[in-house]
Amino acid sequence: MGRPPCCDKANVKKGPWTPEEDAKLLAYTSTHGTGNWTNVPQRAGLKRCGKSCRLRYTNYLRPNLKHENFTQEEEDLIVTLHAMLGSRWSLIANQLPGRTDNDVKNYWNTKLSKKLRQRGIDPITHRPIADLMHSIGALAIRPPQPLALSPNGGSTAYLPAPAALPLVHDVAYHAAGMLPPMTPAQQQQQVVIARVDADAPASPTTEHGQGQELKWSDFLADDANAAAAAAEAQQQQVVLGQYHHEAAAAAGAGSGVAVHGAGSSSAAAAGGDDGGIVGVGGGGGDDRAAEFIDAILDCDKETGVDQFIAELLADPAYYAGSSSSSEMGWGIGLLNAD
DNA sequence: AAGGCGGTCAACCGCCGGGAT
DNA sequence: CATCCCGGCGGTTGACCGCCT
Repeated sequence: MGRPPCCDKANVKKGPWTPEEDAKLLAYTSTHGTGNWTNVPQRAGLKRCGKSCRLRYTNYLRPNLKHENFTQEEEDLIVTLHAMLGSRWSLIANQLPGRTDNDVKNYWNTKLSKKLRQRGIDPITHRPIADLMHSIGALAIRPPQPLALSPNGGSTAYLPAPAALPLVHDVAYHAAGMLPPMTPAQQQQQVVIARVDADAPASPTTEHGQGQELKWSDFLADDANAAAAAAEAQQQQVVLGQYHHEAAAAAGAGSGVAVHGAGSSSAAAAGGDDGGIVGVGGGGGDDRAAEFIDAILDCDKETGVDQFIAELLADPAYYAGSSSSSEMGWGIGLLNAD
């Protein structure tokens, strides 16, 4: 059983706040501060849950909140931070003075993710959707097998191939000095992945020849929807392929390398991106998923990415100065293209 | 004019981590 | 050490609004 409710729901008002309620809450917080939200409703004369009061205050009544539209710089920062942190909205919002996590989350869900998708960028992985399809193709010719170059020397023996494929930003980040230099093991891993990638079909639209004509959907024999999903994926490849090549050309050499990539072991990247693929391609159970996540966390520590992110977040000025589109990858450049 | 529809955003819900006891 | 409680978080919901047919 979960914990009991924080308040007596029968006697608690829900729904939109009235100006009178806002005034009461504001009057109370301005004189008493915001400690112990559980007692706030009673002391402020409100028939609201303490959590509701806290939410109303932090998201709407708190001083110094911005209520105007997001600026281009804010958009850039959100995209960049989302690429690195995923949906950790509070962390992202901390880097945007006057914005709340709810603001950022809503803005992402309603505007930015859509904008990215329209540009052919997967808003979860921040990689070109066509490139994701390409990676799935690579999965088909390299089924799960013991990995010779396991980043932590063994515990991830069955790490499936896509887990090692890079986030689109990674190489650009290395090049820009925003990520620590790759270790020899990581570089060697890149060579292996690059070779596998080279073995994969050269173009998303290429008709596969004889021999290795395996598709990722072949791994979904039990899934009645697999054929339809594969067909849809292929269609997306065709539609997005053109964009993919144009975007790669426009983004310059650095991002181009990232796209076709030679991998790094950015944990955040592999985590958000390929966790789902593990389940699809390998049909792995919870154990495999847990192993995969452990490997990501290990990688995080080994590469220093976790430390890097911590330092980055501690120094907003540094980050703001680094957000030029060419360095920060697909999302930003494309958003700025508007 | 009216109903349908999609977008936006405030608010709610349930879970989790950490401090207090 | 175990339990309780609170604040915080991310995901989701639903009311509202404007546009379209």
